[in-house]
Amino acid sequence: MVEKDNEMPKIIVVCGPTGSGKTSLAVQLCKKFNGEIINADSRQVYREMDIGTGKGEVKSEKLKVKSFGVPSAQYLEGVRIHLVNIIEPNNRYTVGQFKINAEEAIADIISRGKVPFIVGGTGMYIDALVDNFQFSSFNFQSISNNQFSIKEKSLEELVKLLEKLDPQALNVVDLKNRRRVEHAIEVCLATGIPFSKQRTKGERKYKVLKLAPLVSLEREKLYEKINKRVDEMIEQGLENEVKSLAEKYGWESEAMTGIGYREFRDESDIEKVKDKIKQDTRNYAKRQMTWFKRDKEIGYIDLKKAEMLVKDFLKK
RNA sequence: GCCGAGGUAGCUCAGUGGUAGAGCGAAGGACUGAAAAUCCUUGCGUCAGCAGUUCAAUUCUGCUCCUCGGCA
Repeated sequence: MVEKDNEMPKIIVVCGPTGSGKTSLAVQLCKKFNGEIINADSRQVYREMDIGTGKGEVKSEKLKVKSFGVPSAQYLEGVRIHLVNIIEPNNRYTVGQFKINAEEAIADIISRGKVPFIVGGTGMYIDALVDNFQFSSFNFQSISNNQFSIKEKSLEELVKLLEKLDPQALNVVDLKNRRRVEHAIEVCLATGIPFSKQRTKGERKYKVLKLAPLVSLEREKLYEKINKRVDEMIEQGLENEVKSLAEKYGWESEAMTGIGYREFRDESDIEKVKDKIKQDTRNYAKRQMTWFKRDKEIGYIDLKKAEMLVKDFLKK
């Protein structure tokens, strides 16, 4: 087991709620330890959504040597960043896709002798990658417009349908959560395998160090930072970004369901929009805190401590 | 100063002669293919103050204070 540990590729996870400063922490660590960032944020994968997703100054540059087929790469403050700006705002991205893309990116980074830093606030993306969730392969896009008329059924009917397809699922699915019930049904129908048999974890593929900025634990401070950041986004022209996206892709598109975007839809008073964005962001941060809190592997640290831990982690 | 409306949970407000509730917020929690999504749990608060009527008042009456409209 110990020997196997040593053979496993090493990855470093930098997670935490929005506004905790994971990106700047990660950038500093990457500069010091020859790292590259893999984005683990479900919204930053979208092109043209820059201000509202807090992407920062991502620049595209041509590569001298192509790495896994791409002629150009993106950089954030001089550090290469992967899985940002990879799909159009009217498409849907999923955890399953993220896991595939992230594994590719990790292999690529390591093949070039660099250290992969997984950076983002989407807890499920990180867990799926680190804990190696076993997803059956099927095209989720195609079944989301399925013919099963799931949308018209009542929750009660859906639960009955699920019971028929996969009785075991009733024990693992939150039956009050319509979205989860719908999804379990979709997975059963699309794969032909019971949903309850598809929630397994594989063996870990990577040796992992999980870090989060200290502020992640201080709610009041975090909320203050969030409020400030929203003000800055507005100053940077968030309204124009949202309006042009809405014009181009429509309010129904995937892009417009995110925080910082949807709030503009039915409200023209910019002050009210701003307050709503702040509130939605605070609520979101709180959900993230709840998510990360139960993961006991995460070390909450400042920059100095982080440098020590990473150095130690890479040495072994 | 006069007339009107009102003072009930952090906010907006319902409501009842036997000491109160809904929405929002907030807090806590869940989370295996939309996850910035979705869902679950949690409401004693001098019912503005004082006095009166009453077996009983947050609910009725009177006064006081405060807020908001209209008139001066």
